[in-house]
Amino acid sequence: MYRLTNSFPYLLNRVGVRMGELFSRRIAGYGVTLPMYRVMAALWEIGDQRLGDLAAMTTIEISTLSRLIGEMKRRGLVTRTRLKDNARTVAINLTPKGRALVEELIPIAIHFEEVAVRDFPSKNILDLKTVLAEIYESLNSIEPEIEEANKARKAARPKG
Amino acid sequence: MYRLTNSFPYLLNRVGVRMGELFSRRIAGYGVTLPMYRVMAALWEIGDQRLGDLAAMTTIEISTLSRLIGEMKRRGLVTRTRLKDNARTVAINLTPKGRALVEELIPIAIHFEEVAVRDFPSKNILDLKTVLAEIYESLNSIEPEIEEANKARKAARPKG
DNA sequence: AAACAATAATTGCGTTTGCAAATGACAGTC
DNA sequence: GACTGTCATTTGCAAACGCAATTATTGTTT
Repeated sequence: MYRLTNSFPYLLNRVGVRMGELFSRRIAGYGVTLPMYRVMAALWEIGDQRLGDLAAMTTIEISTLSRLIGEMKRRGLVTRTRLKDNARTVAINLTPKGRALVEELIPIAIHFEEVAVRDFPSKNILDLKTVLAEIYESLNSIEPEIEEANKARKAARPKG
Repeated sequence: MYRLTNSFPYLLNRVGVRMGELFSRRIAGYGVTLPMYRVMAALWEIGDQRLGDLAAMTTIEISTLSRLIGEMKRRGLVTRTRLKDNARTVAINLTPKGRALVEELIPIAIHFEEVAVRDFPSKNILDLKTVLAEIYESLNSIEPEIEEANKARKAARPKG
């Protein structure tokens, strides 16, 4: 018997949303939203990124990210400069201010994660992370299959 | 050395968002959004729920859910009725139409999940689910601790 | 039983989001 | 070197979202 509450996407989403809520509130006092933190932490890990790459890395939709970067630039957290040799792409980087801020937030993120998983054997968490990373990769390969199913249905019942 | 891309919330969120995207597209042809599916599947599992309980079950913010239920009622998928004995609460249920629809979608959800995790030993997935459920529970108990940290910071730097 | 507090849901309002269309820039073709 | 196509980003627009305030009902106090 199927139960939503035992399905993998449900269990995943629930923990993700909840952790996001808690961490958002934790960093709100720094004037930073969760997407902003993700962008800064991503740039701290790999700087000088293009918009599309940053979108892939953070799983933020590209138009949303474009506007977010605009706001963060306005706040002096990142730079966004058109490349000289390829002016259709843009290079995004942390400013010193953005770097200082994210380096203040990262210890908070580390502590948050520690507290969240401290009741579990670290081996479990490590395995969990590995599986999550692998599942993410495998999703790319099943995407065409999903799209197929959509088309199959459309063909069977047009405009249904 | 900290890396965002190795942090638990990041890995979690990424898989959650991606699976959500794929499944959303899969069911879009039925005129149903992902939040709508979650509500219907939740009601299919446990019917006759109050708004607040349904919000907790689906991790949808309560005002968002209130409006969503309004739209779903308009579409004839659910009923929302004030209780006679306690008129400040409401009871939400599937209509026959809503039930029929969700029973059409559930097999799709089951198949989707199967495909998504088919490359992994089912024991791993089972363990993963267990850990996710436990972590979710444990988040409730750390919430006060997180809030404490916020207050501590506020006290140290008012309006900072 | 009047006043006050607590609970449940809804609504106002500004912000964020995502799709689709538009823009801008480069690459290949004839 | 104009013409067409492709790639990367931005923008228009309507829908979805979340917080805070509001409404409606029930529970408690004296």
